[in-house]
Amino acid sequence: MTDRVRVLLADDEHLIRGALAALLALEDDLAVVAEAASGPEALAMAAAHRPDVAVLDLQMPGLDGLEVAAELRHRLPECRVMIVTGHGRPGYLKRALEVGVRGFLPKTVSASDLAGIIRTVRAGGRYVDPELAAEAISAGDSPLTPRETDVLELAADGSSVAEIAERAALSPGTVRNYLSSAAGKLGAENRHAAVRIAREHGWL
Amino acid sequence: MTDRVRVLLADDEHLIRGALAALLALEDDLAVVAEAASGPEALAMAAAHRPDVAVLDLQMPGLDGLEVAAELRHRLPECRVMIVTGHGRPGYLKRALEVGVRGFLPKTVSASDLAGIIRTVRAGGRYVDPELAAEAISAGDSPLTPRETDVLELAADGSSVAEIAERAALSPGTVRNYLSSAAGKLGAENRHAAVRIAREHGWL
DNA sequence: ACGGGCCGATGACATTTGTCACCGCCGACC
DNA sequence: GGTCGGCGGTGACAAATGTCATCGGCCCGT
Repeated sequence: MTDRVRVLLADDEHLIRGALAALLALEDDLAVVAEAASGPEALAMAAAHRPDVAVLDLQMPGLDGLEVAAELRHRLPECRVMIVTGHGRPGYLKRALEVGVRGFLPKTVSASDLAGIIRTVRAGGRYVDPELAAEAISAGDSPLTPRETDVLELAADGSSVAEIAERAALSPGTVRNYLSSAAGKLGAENRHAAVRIAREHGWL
Repeated sequence: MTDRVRVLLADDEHLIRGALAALLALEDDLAVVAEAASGPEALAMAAAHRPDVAVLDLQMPGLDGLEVAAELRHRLPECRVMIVTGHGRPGYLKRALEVGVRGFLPKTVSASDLAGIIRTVRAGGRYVDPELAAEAISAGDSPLTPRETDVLELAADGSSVAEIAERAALSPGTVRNYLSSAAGKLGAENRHAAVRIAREHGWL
């Protein structure tokens, strides 16, 4: 038998991370060699312990799971990356695949499933939760241009057009044009509904 | 020694719930006698197994943790209730205490802490995470009147004043008055920023 | 009995936002 | 070389929103 699969576990919730580590430790072909509670810490631990598989939570302080995945791809190309997420918004899946993530699953899977998927990924396979995949396909790509997305993002906290314009270094009129266009593409009545819709699709 | 503490575990994320159950099973004075993945299921399991302590996740499908806690208080008064939450917005803590919750903690606690807190609560004690408590105190009570809160809630998805008025069975002018007043009290530039602020404080 | 607060409403007004047409500049693609 | 799409901008107009004063009704506390 080969060496055990070396796993890095990153999740900001100690309770979850600890519990997960304990569960995975029960599998005798898996070894949790590092744990991290934040994005930057995950990168540091990965560099130090060179795991075979990194299991990353999507929402973490500092860098989120996707950003960590993107970094790992460059710094540690031989390390396979999996993302685990609580509420799976479709857009994230697409972005995850773009940065080379091999596994994408919701936290509703069972522990034994998780262990199995870790083995699959370790062996070079991929796994995407069927339900999340279906959502992603039905949601499709964002119809927004990069700039529209930027501006919508700046509008997300309820700022006025003037504030958005200043933060984006644009003219207020241009900002309104982008917002109007974005709302139109998303079928929203106004920019705030547009923000909500874009969020739901993971386009924000 | 008395019987072991009978624990009900409710969390919609199988992975977490299973992992937690496994961890708690390692404590020889605790016994996880029931698990649930939704609010209604938690109530049913509680009725069937009459646990000593119910550990509820705050966000669950169907009924959320607070609603379950409120129901349990009536149906199973001798059952102590604890709430575990990922992102702890202050207002929830206050509402939790109002419905008789004995423990309120973030998922960043360690498993051994959780076990200890379960024992504390079982013995009639209380536990509130210090950080969440501090936030709750500094956040204080909502300055909004009940009606203002209603209307702000209806505004939360980006609806227009006309839609809100219809859904609330109010005149559009009245809706604008409430929104303006709410935004003023919250120090917001407009209702959308007001929604964000109220959300952050757990007042929504 | 009175004041105060919340509720619901109206009217008026200023400001913000949404929408549209149209402009020039670029870079990509055919 | 021409076309198309994204980017950034202007101007104008209509619609939605925010703000304020003011009203009446109601209930609660003193």
